[in-house]
Amino acid sequence: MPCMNLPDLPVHFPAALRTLGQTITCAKEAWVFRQGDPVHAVYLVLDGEIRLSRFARDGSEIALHRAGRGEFFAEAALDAPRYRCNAIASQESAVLAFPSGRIRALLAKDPEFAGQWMALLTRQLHAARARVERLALKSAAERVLHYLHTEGKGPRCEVALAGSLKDLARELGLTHESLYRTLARLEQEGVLVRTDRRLGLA
Amino acid sequence: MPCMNLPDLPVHFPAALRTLGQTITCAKEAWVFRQGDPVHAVYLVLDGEIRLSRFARDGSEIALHRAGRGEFFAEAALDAPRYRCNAIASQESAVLAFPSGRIRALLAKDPEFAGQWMALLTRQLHAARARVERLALKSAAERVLHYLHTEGKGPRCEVALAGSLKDLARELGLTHESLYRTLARLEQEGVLVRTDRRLGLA
DNA sequence: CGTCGCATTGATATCGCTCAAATCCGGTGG
DNA sequence: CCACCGGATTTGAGCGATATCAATGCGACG
Repeated sequence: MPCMNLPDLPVHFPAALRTLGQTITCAKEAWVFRQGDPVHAVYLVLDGEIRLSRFARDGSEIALHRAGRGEFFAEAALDAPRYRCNAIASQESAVLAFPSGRIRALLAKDPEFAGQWMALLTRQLHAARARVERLALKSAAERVLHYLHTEGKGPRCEVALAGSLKDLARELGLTHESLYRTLARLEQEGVLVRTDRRLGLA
Repeated sequence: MPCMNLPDLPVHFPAALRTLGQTITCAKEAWVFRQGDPVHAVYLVLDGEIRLSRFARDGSEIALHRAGRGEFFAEAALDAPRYRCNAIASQESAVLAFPSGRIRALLAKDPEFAGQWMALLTRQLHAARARVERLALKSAAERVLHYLHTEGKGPRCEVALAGSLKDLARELGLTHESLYRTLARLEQEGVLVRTDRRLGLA
């Protein structure tokens, strides 16, 4: 069914696109697409969270990206013939699927849309590189503080936890045990404050 | 001075841009721009290699990206008022600087150029996410093998070393000692072959 | 009320980091 | 031509931080 009320979007959305999206609801841990599937759509998260991941040979899942409400994912569907990773709903989610051919056509026709799309890609590139920088840090504490500095809002660098601490641990490339211990130590040292589902600097 | 003979480019390059680039030569370890500098150009590497990095509080340098010959860097100059990282020449290099305002104008006017630019951003995003995936791997051997699988060419996943093994170690988030030992072990186990300045799977 | 998953803490193992030293190699200057 | 130098490469020893395995409490949810 066409989507009638799009949420606030990070990009200028051509009117022509507003009727193009198909809403898809996903149960928790449901697959939106799989690595190797032929590409047919670009997606926008309406609600919930979709993670893009691959599976290592040992069977462990490695998250490449997490897309939250209002974020696009699988932008590469515009260039590639097949998906190169898996898209899995971390929670029960709703996504909007836009046929990639239509998006391509609109991008070619609408310079403003194209400009917004480029800005979006640039932001994602920045976020990915910030994550690279973070993962290059050797100590768990450094990674946590880097996360707060880059992702946190306000003078306290506050971050609202979207999911569980286990999810955050995966995002930081740590085991959840290490993260728990690191958070406890930082809190004890007075560097970090934990309140409810928020983290911030002291 | 305007650049007369551009190298083979990864993007369709509007004729209007061919006279816009200013060539800049950089000595080894010279700075192209610094974090916080006001943005005025997007760059293309003609020769050599430029690394984008930030400095951690302990003074260690963390590489966000390395741009080789024929690659653009600082694409975000189109959106941001200031550079968010440092650009340093790993070797003696030559780069072409394009005024960001002009590029912006061309992107708005030339849909084909815009399309190529988006594809370029998408590729870089993929590369960055592959690196995220790699750095999330816990063991040194896994990172090396992942690097060969994602960056290597041909059936043997061969990679030509651009710089030193120390550089590769930094790229993989390892100390050079660890990398040396890991390569030696993998070679001894018959998994990896090292010839001259190339690495490949056995 | 039982179960499941998250959060937390403890004990131990292990891998990579750190410090150190030796060798190799290309370049440089006498 | 050779001595010298600096950086890359390599190997060794030991340590420490994180991973791993294990156990428990806790809250949500059926």
